[in-house]
Amino acid sequence: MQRQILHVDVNNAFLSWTAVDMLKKGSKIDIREIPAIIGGDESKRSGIVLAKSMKAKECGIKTADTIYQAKIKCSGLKIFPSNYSMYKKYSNKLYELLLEYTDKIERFSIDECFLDMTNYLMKDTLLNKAKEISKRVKNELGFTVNIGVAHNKLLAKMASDFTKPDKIHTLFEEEIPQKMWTLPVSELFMLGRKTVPKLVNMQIKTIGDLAKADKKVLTKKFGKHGSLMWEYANGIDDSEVKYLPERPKCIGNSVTLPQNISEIEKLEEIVLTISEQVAYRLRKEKLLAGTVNVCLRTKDFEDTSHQKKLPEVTNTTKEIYEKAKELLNEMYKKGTHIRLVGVRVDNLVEEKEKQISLFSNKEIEKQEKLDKVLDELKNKYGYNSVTRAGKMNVQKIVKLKDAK
DNA sequence: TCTGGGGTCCTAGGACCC
DNA sequence: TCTGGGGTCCTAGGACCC
Repeated sequence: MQRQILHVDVNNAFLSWTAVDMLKKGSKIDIREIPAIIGGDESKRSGIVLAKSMKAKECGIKTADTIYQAKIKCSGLKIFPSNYSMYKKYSNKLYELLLEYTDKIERFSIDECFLDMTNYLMKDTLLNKAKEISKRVKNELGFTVNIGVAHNKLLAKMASDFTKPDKIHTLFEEEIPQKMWTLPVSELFMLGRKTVPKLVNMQIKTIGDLAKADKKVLTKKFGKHGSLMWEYANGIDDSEVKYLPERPKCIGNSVTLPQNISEIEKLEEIVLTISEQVAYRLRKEKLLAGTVNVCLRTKDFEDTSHQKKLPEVTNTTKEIYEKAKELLNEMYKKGTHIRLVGVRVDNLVEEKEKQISLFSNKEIEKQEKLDKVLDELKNKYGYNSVTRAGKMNVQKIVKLKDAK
């Protein structure tokens, strides 16, 4: 039985949503029509391009360029800050509209959805549904999408990436040679900057070359990734549209510091700030962590990470911080200039899965109560309304984004 | 390089057990 | 024990995605 899959991808999502939001608030200009980008903050050393308008693209600006580079490529470029809670709002609006077509929707990212339309189609063709969705999103929500129409997720995703914006593309089996095999191998989903040069060295330049290559040779050279890329090149993908919400596999936060830091005491304070945010998100999701991971990036962009299992799963700020601090002290080499600090928790389980300990632990119970009180205050007055003692200095160094 | 921040999955090597 | 092979768990790092 053939499945009917749509992949809906918002065109220049962050920039389009910003444009729609500005117009709604009375702006006279539509930033989609001028050279404009959504970018980070250069003064915070997070100055990269997150999204660009067509006009900015014409200047040669690419996503992840530095803002510095972007300005050189295009004088008169307008730069707007990012705003994740606003993006979430528009992402939800899109999702709600799509729910009118099927409840089998996988939210692949903030601006992409897979729809499993199998069995939902009566006499209408899949393509007509795609046209209707595209039109309604434009008229009712004010931004455009690309829609890929195919019989599996991989082909639908490849199709939505063809020409942009505001386009619908099909990629059915018989269209693969003409529409996909002619593309450079770098266009294939899951082939990134490390793998592509290796393939080109093997004289595999187009997706068609890859499709016709020997699967065994690829598997030998690239392992699982090798057989996957061969299957993708041949349009093979049996994966399901995961429409039921899944528990996250990990939760983490990181910050690029405004200045490099080489004092362990300051790094510890930053690790506390981040641990608190990670633990807060864990509790909000009603999850417990089994492992804590700390990541450091030096001024020379060398990344190291260390991780350790916790003696027992937990979501208290104190236990996560203590483990993170332990890891930091193990891995930090005195005198190293640190640019980025990250804390992440893995091996997550549901709160209700926790084994009831035979012995009560007064200290942990105390911490749990403290966290609960602080969480309630954060929920009521905003994440940054409450600060742990000893962390005041960090507030000056890093202002963490509202975790809500 | 004036190079973000949030994730997922895979691999390889070492520890440990039988 | 100058010592094999297989399984599992843990950790560090890498590749990829948006």
